Amino acid sequence: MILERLIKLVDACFEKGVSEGKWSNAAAGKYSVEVPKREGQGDYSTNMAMVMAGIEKKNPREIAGLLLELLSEDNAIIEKLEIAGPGFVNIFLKTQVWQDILNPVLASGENFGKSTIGNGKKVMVEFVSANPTGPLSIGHGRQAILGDAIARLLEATGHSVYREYYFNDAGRQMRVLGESTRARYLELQDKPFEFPEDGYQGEYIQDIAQSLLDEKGDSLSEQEDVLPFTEKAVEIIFADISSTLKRMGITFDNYYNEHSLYDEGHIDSVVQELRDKGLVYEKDDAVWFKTTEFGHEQDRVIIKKTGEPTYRLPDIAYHREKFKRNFDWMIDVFGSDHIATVPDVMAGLEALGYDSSKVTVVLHQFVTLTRNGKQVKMSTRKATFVTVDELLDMVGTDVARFYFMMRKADSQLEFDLDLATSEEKDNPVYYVQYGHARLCSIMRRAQDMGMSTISAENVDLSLLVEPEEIQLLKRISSFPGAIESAALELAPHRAIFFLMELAADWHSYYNKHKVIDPEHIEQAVTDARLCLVTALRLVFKNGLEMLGLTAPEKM
RNA sequence: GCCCGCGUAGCUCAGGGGAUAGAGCACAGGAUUCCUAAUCCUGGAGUCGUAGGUUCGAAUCCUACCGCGGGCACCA
Repeated sequence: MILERLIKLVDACFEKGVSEGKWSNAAAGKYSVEVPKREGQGDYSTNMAMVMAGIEKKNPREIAGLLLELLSEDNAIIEKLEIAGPGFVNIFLKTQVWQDILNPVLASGENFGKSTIGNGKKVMVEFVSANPTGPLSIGHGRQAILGDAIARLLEATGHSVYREYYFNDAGRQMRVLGESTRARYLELQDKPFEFPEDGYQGEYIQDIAQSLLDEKGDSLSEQEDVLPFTEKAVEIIFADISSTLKRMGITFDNYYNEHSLYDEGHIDSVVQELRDKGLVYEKDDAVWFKTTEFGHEQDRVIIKKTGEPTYRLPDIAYHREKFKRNFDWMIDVFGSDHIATVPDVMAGLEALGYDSSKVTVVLHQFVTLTRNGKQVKMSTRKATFVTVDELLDMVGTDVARFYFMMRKADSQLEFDLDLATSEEKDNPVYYVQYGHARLCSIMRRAQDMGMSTISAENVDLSLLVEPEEIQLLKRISSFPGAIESAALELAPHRAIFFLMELAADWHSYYNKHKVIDPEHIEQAVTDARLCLVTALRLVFKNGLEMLGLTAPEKM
């Protein structure tokens, strides 16, 4: 909130310099205002002089001098200015600037940290999209939580978010699923059975077979068609997936069935449209899409010689439907194994005349699971994976969510089960949550003693002068910006890091200074600190809840 | 072979043109008559994979190479 204000001020000085002929406007938008890494280098600093020096071929420190003059005309918030290093202009703000943030923060209440920069933009976040062939695995878990966190952050920044789960319950995969179920069904009755070569070996298939047996008895033993088996399996597996998602606090606005693309003729119309544009041809009894027209190395088959489309075609048709449904921004959260399909879909959309830059694909790397110091290899088919449910049983929802959000999507994520289960005390999740609980504890105490913790009226905030207090005020003021960048960069880990840094500042302050101590601390100071505590609590609570984490009042 | 991601402290990872490169874990030592010790404080630890290049300035951008992971189907 303060940073935004300062950027405006620096921009104004830049404009003024331009109009006064001090420099050209060639550096517009190229300089930045940032928080310096090191203490003693100001509250903020700008590299404008250095950026401009390169363009104007002038001495950076000389330009910095001119900028300093312009900036010093504002004595409302600026305490001190200095030129440092190769040409930074360091800006020191008056302490009061920081103290004054508390009133607006407390007034915003549960809305503090939220913003409207999204401007109601319609965003679809597609994630999980696992076909109903088995329970969600750890990899799906990462995707589910990453997608959900992105959706939550976008909501918090004023976007209109729609969550969609895309799935396919037809085709070869499903046939194998049905056959696997039938085999187990027959096996349970000690009848001869044939387990498919690449069948699903998980125990959950037995459970499905058992419930089928419970419901229908042996009436399906002579069944030729696998459909009843497939349908039952899909029903049970989907119920299982839904309950897992619910446990993680994830809901969807819509489940989109790939099959509807066929029923509603979208598949055919995409092919027809591409054909009309001359981007499709027949070869070897298959239909090919000229992806080479879009800079790809080779063309791709979109309809096999069997007459069935490859996965590319429905993917393209599905994305076209997203465009038709008028989303301004479409975010796909995929595992990195889908990387090859992305360029094909983008090419398809471009071919159909859509602006593919409205689609952002967030590819997350794999989750490697370690147990007893060794990496666990996972396969859905062989059922050697650890399910999300099992993980939740072991560590709980908050820990699972936190760990999956802690890493940027591009990084592989190591989930050390031993660490997550046995060393709970060192868990960063508890570190942050404990920060919140401590604040609540102080507020409870204050309330018991009849002090107000809600309003900053009649409180002298200028009594907040300890360096740790100023540090906390700065941290609080940077909260909305931190959420904003985490949201726009689709990087929930940034929000997590903010919370960990906030917690570190707070725990440190807590150990050094007391808030309530009638014998040693004046009431006026306590009142001011209670305002700080109340604001901090808002930041913890809003931050945690924005990310789908709980903010416990006691631990 | 081609494409994508990654390579930063013993381990797990932030930082992704800016000043003296950070955190957690682990390790060593210390702090509680008082708001929750699930906390805090102190300490050591680094050729930012390698070699060039661009720049006033490179862990950050470019190129090549090395290593790890993933993908290169008329499977999804």
